Amino acid sequence: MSSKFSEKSEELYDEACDAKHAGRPRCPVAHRNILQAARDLVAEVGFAGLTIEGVAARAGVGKTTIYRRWPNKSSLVLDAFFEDISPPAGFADTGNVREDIRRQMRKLVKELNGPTGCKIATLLANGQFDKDMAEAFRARWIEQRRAEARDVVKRGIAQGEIRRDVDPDVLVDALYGPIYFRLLSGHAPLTPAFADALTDLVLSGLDD
Amino acid sequence: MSSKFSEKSEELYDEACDAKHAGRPRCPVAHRNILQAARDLVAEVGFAGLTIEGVAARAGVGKTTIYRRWPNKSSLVLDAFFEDISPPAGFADTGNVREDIRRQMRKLVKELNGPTGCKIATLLANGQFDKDMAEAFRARWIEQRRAEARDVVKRGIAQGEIRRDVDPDVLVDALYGPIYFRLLSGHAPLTPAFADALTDLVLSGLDD
Amino acid sequence: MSSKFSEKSEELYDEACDAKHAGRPRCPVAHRNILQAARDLVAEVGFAGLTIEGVAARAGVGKTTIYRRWPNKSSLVLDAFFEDISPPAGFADTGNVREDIRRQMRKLVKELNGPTGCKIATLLANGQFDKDMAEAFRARWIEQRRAEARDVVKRGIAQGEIRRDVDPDVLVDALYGPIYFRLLSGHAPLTPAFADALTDLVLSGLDD
Amino acid sequence: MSSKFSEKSEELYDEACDAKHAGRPRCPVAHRNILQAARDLVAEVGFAGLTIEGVAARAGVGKTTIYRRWPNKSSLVLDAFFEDISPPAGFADTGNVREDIRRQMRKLVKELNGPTGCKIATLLANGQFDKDMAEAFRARWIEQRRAEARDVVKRGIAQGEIRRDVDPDVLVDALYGPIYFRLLSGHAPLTPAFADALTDLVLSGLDD
DNA sequence: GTATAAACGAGACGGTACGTCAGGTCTTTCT
DNA sequence: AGAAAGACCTGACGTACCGTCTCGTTTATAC
Repeated sequence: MSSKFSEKSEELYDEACDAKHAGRPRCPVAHRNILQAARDLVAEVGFAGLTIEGVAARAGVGKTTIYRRWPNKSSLVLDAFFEDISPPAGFADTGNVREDIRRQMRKLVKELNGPTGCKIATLLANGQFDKDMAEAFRARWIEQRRAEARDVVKRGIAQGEIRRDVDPDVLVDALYGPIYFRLLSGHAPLTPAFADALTDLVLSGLDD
Repeated sequence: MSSKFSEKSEELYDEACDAKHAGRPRCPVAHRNILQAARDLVAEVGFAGLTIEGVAARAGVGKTTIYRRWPNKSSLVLDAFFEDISPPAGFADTGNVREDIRRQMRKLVKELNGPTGCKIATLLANGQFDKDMAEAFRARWIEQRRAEARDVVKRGIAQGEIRRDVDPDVLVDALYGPIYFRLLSGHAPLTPAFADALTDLVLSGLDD
Repeated sequence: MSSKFSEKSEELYDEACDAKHAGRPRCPVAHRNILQAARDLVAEVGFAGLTIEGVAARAGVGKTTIYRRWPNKSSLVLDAFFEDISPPAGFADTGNVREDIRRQMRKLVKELNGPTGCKIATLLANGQFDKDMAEAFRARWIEQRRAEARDVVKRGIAQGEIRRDVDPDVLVDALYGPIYFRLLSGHAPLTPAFADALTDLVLSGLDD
Repeated sequence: MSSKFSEKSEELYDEACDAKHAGRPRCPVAHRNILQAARDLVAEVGFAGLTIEGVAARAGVGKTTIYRRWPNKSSLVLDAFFEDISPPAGFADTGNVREDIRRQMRKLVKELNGPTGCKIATLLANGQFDKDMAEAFRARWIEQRRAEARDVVKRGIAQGEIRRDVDPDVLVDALYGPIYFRLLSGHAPLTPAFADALTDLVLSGLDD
């Protein structure tokens, strides 16, 4: 990844710490305070309403301290978001791949219906205006979950539960895409029933 | 629709014209110039980089003239976008619903791969920050296309090409969702091959 | 004069007013308030301690309003200073040129011993760091007074009170220079006695 | 002298060296490098444009090393200036005091026309904003030269070349003041001809 | 015709936030 | 314990736009 964003939010600081720098090390408390302030402010005023000055003031920190660590608002918010987003929860392994997928889809819908969904929508949206943001979001959110799902699909193929000629990437998109689409477009609600209906449809096809 | 956006870009002006106002009528040339300038500038500097002052300057118009007609940047850009976006192109009617869908999917992918795709992604993204914008986008883009697609699906059900118990809304999302997801996320390209594979998958299911 | 400073402090505003500008005219109250605030703040915190933000805040005015009218701190302070500095007080005309000069020298020393002296020293000092400032100061303070003095000297020559071969410019410098030098350097006080002694010395020479 | 400036630039360092301090002694190379860097930078970007950070960077030295030795920018620059300013060159002693003065005036004008003049003007100007700076400048530049000149004048009086009732201080100011005034004000050039004319005028008076 | 009314372009207004810079202090590691 | 490095907080910089507000002008209807 050649993004300007750190793979994990801790890294920026660790990097600075591990190296045998001369000079005063970056203050880890400031780091935490900034991220917390960013999180709070996004919750209060939204991403668009968030300002670096506001974050600095709330964190009790100079603006330069923020600019020294993050190149822009997006990257800061990204780190702030991911610090309290749970890691990919993992598929169950019931032996029945279709059942595993069904459960995972319900779980995803449930998660995206809460505050996480709001954050994800915001990040995805901001990715349209910021290439690095988009790249970081893909690496830290989308790809991790897709990889997992792809593995399950492959297991399903190996076990004969899924047709041999199905492209796992396409299948994963067929399952996830409609959910994210509803999340962003809002033309219809993200219900468990939708998750089930969608899973059934994709897994069973349209034939009688 | 209770949006602050006009359904058609002309309306605001017509409204002002039809009424037997005293006073100077709004200048239709200014209207056109503003929309054109907005379009040009979005193309040049992107939505985020677009400013009302820039539009006014490029259109040879005072800022007030813009603020008199649109309440904010989003609504202006929305009107500007939709003025040169083609109406829903329409499904073919070959008699074979599955074939009609397949063709339509390819057409959509092709359209979204060009400048229209960029605009749609931008609008969808901005919808996350502006409720009215989102509502207007749903009404003027998404719903029009979904309605059409739903009709075709219903035709398919009536003709026995599609299972009776399929929810048309879910099916439409299963088809469209993955495409918009790739458009926004960019984790994989929008190729005709993807359109075909996706259509096949959704229409035929995963069983052997 | 090709300086960026106005010859008289009023001019900037008058210019804007007199001309058949389109657009909202500059607010004369703001103009006054800014200059007053600048004057007050220089008195309170000194030139070095004065900030544009401070002036804006005290004047109840946006920073841009100041930047729209003055290119920098120096030029603002210059205008502020000159608004309450008396015009060159004028030489007496007793018929005796030497007496006229003697009186004028005393008057100058007296003036430079008060707050005006402090301002003049500041302006002269800032001229070292700002070419335009220096130019404006020469035009609005020094040259006006030198011109007057030169005329008196010429009168003295015409009346035979002063040697025919004296260069008026040199004579004027010989009179004024030492006073400004003491003002700036502070190595000795600016007393009326000094004014008299200096005048006598320069006018009468060193011979017995 | 109660100034915060050292009388001679070496002293601060010598102090630290001579004393039987514990700890690492101050590096003399750093001292020289800092002064050299300050000198270079003043020449390149002027006093106003000079920054402590810039000096530190150019000298290859930490900012703290500078702050440990000089309390502020002015005092550093003062030391830097005086390190390469020649000591008062001294009056000639031709037996004729008036001739000695004439030669000295020409020499001064010549010196002040070069880079030294620029430095002197800067120091004098900064003295307006910094009392200690002014005091140090008076002690290290002005008074040294005035003392010398006063002695010559006294010699002139003793030899009967100069009127007995002339105040040497006033006479010295009458000679030097106009030169420094032109240096600072810039209303007229500092030419040898001016030096001669001024000397003649002051020494001979205005009478026929 | 002459009011009256509204839109026009221009541009000044008070603000907010930007991202940068330098100040002077503090804290680390190395010598 | 001093030196170099570099992070810290502070506060001002000058700029860009925001959305509002005069201006004087133009272009319509209404009296």
